[in-house]
Amino acid sequence: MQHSDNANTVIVLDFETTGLSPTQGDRAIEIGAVLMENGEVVDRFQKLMNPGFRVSSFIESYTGITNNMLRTAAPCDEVMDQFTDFIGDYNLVAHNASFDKRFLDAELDTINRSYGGEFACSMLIARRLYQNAPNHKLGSLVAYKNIDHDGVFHRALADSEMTAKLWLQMLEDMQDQFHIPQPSFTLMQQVSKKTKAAVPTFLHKMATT
DNA sequence: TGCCAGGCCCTCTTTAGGGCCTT
Repeated sequence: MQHSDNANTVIVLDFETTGLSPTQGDRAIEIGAVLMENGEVVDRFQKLMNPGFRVSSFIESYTGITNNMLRTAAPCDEVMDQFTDFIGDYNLVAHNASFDKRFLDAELDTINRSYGGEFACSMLIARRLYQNAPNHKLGSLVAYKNIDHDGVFHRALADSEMTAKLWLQMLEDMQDQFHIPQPSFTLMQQVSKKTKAAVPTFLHKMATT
């Protein structure tokens, strides 16, 4: 199961953080993730974590995560150690994955742990698949594709659940619209790296070979 | 914590600039 190329087994994750850049001192304050197998969420992970300093009022209002909530949370190192066990070597999906990968790598560097999976970015794939969407923010794509949600945004587990549903929707559209029987994780990664103009030709080739 | 990133992608491009995404 580890290093699987099966797009049907992935960890979809989302971080809430103190800001935009770990190189500027920002830390994770919440991690949420779902383990998906064959289109079903079979496991979940959600924990707040204490970054060791107060978060800004902007972050408090943006996420709804307050300094009071973080005061009693376990430190980042402890939570990220548990999370590393959760993700194992599964492949990983996130919306704007470069952001979440930077924080995952930074947090794991501090505890000398690593992971064996690769990232795929739902935003880059959606930009190519849904070129008529008004924009490619997670919330906009959820509305655009009429994906069910509970109205919670900018919390780690809620966003990872929505990203997981978007991922499944993209797999489905890959099958229905582009006639690719069983899109692999690697194929999804390949799509995210093609230019928009090259995607239709690439998918046509994948469908007919 | 400190006072703001980084990578993708388009275009009136490549001797560059700016919008989109993530918190």
